[in-house]
Amino acid sequence: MINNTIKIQLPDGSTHQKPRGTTSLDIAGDISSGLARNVLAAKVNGSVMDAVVPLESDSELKLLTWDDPEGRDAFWHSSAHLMAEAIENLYPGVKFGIGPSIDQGFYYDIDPGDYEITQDALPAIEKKIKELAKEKQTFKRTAISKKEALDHYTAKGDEYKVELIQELEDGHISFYQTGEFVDLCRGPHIPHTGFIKAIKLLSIAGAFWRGDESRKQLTRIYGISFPKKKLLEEHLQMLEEARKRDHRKIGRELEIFAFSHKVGAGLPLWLPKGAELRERLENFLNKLQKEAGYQKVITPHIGNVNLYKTSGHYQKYGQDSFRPIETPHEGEAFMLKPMNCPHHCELYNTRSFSFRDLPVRYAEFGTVYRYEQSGELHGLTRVRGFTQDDAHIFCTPDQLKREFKGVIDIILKIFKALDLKDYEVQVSLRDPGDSEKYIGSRENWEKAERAILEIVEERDMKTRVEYGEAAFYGPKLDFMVKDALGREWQLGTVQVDYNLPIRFQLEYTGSDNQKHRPVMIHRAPFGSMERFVAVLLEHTAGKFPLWLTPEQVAILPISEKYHTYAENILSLLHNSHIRGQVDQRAEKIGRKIRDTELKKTPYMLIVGEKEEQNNQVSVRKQGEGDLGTMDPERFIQLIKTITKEELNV
RNA sequence: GCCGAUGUAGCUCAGUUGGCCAGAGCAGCUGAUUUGUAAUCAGCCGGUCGGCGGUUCGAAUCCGUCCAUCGGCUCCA
Repeated sequence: MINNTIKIQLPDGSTHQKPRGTTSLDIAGDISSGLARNVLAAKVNGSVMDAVVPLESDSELKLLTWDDPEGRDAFWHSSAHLMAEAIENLYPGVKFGIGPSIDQGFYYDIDPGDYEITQDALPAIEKKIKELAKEKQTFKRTAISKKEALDHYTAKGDEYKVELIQELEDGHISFYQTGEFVDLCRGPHIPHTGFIKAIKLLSIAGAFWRGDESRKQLTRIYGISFPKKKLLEEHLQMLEEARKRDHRKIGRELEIFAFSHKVGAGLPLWLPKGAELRERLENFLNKLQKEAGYQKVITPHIGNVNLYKTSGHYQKYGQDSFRPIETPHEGEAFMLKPMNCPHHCELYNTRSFSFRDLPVRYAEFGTVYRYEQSGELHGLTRVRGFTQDDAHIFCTPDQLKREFKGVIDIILKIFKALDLKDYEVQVSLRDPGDSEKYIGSRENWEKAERAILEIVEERDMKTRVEYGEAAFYGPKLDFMVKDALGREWQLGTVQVDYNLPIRFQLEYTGSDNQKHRPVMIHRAPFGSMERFVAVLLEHTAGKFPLWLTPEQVAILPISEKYHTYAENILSLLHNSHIRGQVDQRAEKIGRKIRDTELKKTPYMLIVGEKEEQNNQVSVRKQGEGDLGTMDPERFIQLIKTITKEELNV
């Protein structure tokens, strides 16, 4: 007897007996019609598929909605198809590259052929998409053989899809059709286009086919869509807010840094407030490093080209660097240093070391210069001249783990002092399939990789392990942080290096009285001071921690009569190393408060007749309001306590 | 570097199809006001309209080119 019922188990543990061939959507409908309206896709026995696929055997089912990342993926991917359909409608004969969902929305790459699709076309495309969405077109899936697929697109003259299909395995190829539009696609898709209630095409940009600079540049249109109009409004609102946190805007407003095209693109100018802020960051790190046994060194901004030939950087990056400068008579060539490690290796080579001397830790705030392509420059996050909080640790292979851990702990202390919680650690290891390309012994690599993995485990850090991302000379660990618009940046980095010790012939004498190679660790907790400050500006929206902020206290006299008293208070603050100023303008107190609030100065001391008589100050906290009056001494204690807590890491 | 867009005062922006000496708010300066928890009032200063070249009787406006910026792509020792 054929059993025509199947058992479906839902995540809540409940099981349902259903006829064979029931779809996920049917099951959703049985639970509630509301759920049926919200089901975007289904996860059946762990794999995500269309909600309209009939279930043929006992299954574990998870219904995916907007609340599930996979649900949103299907939604956005379907939106990309819909956009392509609209574009094909408006521009018959265009060819399509790939059109995936991304973190926030989707894009599609288009070869417009003879058409010219620019920003101005977006509203019309958007309008067309909305029309098509209302038709509630279904996404019709057809499994197709590789040959059929190739024939289809060859006939169409679509070289992009042909190239994609050629890389696919026969038997795993499918087409999806919405309306007249057929697209090569693995799926899954949402039940029908009517789910897409709100869509916005955000930007248009060139994008090289398959990310390859040497190949054709396609037109990429980015968009985002939602199942509810309100969600789109909220998203656009969020983007607006993010723009307000842009470090380029806040950095100018708070007078942290500036650029001048007369100085040069990508060459940041640190204004006095920015320079002082940076100095505080550097001092903080200096202190941590001193405690951790680092020694400070200083090396010049240029180095002989031969130094970089020794390190290997010249061969690899020389053509893409600032041209070397030459001495007038001898014609000796020097490079602006793109990194500090070769200099530090030469420092190491100035004497001999025994195993008892290791580890040696050389630290320097080293300013380096790298030629970045003009289109890539971006505020303080991507510049051509920047300062690394660089250090190189020379140690024995056995010391590696301990040293690595020491570095991680410094970085964690810094992140804590700056209240940076939203970061992810990326561990880059060897590609297991290609052990040939790596320098250094297998044994050492294994030791290093194991050490790194153990450390992130011990410290319980949110980690993403990337195999094959390690450099040829060693594994590494990067701290990744997102900016206001969700773009990811690398801040702190720790990198093991088996290569430079060989190239620079670094040695130490072991207990066996033999010469050995030390291992090198490159590390920079901030990464670059420029980028770090940029990310910090966006994370705090300019409201820096009290210990770091340029002006901690603004003293606001009610009128000119209290200027002397205000100045006396300021002296008290200065005696306690608290940074502040008196606002001596002939403005009303409301105006002074407003301006100070906008400058994000954390504390305001309002002083007038009452305060002077009672020898007190009236304290107001930025963003919060009046805290009442207190003795100046008590206020000073308050500031000291807070900064001490912030820095007691 | 590539695709697209943008560039008017320190900042944010107006300047209709080319047409008298280019406008506003904020900031700045000067003066008045001496103020109690998010903008006091008045006057003034400030611009080679990103640079250079061209078209035109006439260019912020049209064309070319270079520079810079923005959104992406590519790259990132």
